Amino acid sequence: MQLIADMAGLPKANLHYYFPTKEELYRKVVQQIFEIWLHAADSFDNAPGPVEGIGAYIDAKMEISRRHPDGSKVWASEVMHGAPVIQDYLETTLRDWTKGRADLIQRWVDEGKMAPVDPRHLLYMLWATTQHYADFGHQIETLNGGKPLSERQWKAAKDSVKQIILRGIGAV
Amino acid sequence: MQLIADMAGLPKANLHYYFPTKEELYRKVVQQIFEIWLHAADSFDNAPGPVEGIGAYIDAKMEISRRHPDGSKVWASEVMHGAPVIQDYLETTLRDWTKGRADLIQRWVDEGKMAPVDPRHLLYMLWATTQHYADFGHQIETLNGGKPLSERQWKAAKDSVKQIILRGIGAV
DNA sequence: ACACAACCTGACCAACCGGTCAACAATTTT
DNA sequence: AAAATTGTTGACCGGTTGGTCAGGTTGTGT
Repeated sequence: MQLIADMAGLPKANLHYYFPTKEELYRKVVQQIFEIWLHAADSFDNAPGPVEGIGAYIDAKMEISRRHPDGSKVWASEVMHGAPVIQDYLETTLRDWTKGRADLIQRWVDEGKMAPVDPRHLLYMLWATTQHYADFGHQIETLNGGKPLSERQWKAAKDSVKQIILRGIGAV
Repeated sequence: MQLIADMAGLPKANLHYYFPTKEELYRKVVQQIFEIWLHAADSFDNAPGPVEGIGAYIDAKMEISRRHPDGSKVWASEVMHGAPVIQDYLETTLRDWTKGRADLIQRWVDEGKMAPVDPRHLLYMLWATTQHYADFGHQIETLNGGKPLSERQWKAAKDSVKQIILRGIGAV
């Protein structure tokens, strides 16, 4: 809390005036990240098929990994520790969200727009792959000669992910 | 350290006899995880092509996620924090390892055994997807009605991942 | 039996951390 | 302008944490 206060440029006691406990401050942070996370699915909806829908979703989530790497890490840490402060969100909002998208993907499968894949595992793969570029960004950077991915490399990453997954689900 | 000593059934001072500092104990843990991680690639080598090699690698890494979920989380946490204690491993062992597998994948591409995909991004996708089942196991469990994946569900997960990726790289 | 090393342990300590509080300043309401 | 509410701050506190240390015990080589 002292460090956060220092970086925010105010005394620690004043920080505690706005956020009585560290946990409340942390909860706000996680909630904000969750919002960004959910909004990435806007591009998912109203898509005519998997190529547009999932393609746009990958783009959106890759962009989040790029722009909010720390947010992604906080989210990952929270879930890895068993979601002690946002378990309720997982059981309500996330569960509903997931069910909705899984149903949509299943519809695409039924309509023959893609191969018959398990929608849940496809979603997990989308989350895993896109968030990996944020959560394991340091490892990727190290394997990239110690340099962050360039504009061109980010595009190549996006294209690779889209290419493999869209072909993998038989959508292209 | 007190908690670790309690769970190990010995006084804290005795724990400090074997591991002078907490960081040294932690380093040993991370190193051990890294070993397991690397050995998963044994199945990768000596494979005639991507279907066998990458298929076996996915199986091996999914099995690690299942059997050592906490190890996977520790590794993820370490990398997410910028690899403060195993940066040297990333720059030596991991870098060499990655280069070797990327070359192998590139060879398969050149031999026409799979579609031309960027080997690096394929590796990242393999890591991300398989480790996701450990690191985000709590989230998956919550979305599975609060129950851990059953034997059958783990098999379905493995099959889904292999199906999508192997088809995604044009190997099947 | 003796010496020496390796191993074990309870008690203790300095540093750190989240949080509190009384006093004070600024702003808004009446 | 007075009163009340909101915002700001330095100093302080109890609990926890990683780590130490003197003294004791066990094992080993001679």
